[in-house]
Amino acid sequence: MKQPNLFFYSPISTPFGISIIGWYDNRLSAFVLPQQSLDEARNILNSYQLPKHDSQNTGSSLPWPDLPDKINAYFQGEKVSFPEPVYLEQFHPFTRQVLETIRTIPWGEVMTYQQVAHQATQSRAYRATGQALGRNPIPLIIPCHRVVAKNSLGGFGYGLEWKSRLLSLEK
DNA sequence: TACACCACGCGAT
DNA sequence: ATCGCGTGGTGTA
Repeated sequence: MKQPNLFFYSPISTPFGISIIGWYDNRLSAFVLPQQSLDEARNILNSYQLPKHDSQNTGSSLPWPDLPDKINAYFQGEKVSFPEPVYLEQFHPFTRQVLETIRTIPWGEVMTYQQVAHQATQSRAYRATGQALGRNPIPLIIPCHRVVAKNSLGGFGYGLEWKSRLLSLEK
């Protein structure tokens, strides 16, 4: 009899609203940027491509007790890094490769989609790279906002206002 | 398979 | 500024 695969999540409050941290197999697996209500945040969580799980639970204590504080510090403009382990195994290798690659972009720096494509897969798949970033279930912690187009901001799943807000926090 | 989609980049208007 | 096309991974059927 196999153990059920449990997905946990925990809402946290931030200066900008309600966020959700999700984890699976003791690794960080989802993050929802601040929303007005818990319902909105949960809807976004469920729109993510999450690891295959048997049940979704809340109320369990976070494996990283200081993470909410770090997130709040980030929103206050502090230079914070997020080395917590992540779970991305529900994605194809290309997508994982792209997401792992951009994890290494330091606070305050940016790369273009083209640069990410080249570094991640030695290819010109910068369009596919954009697609992969659009699937990022752990924004902020996996800093997809630090990837911009060569001559513009590029896109962002939560809207470009969010992207520029995050980037200006890092100036 | 085949086909459509896409958070890009580039060169030609 | 805008258009068209190359580009390559993914989702869907």
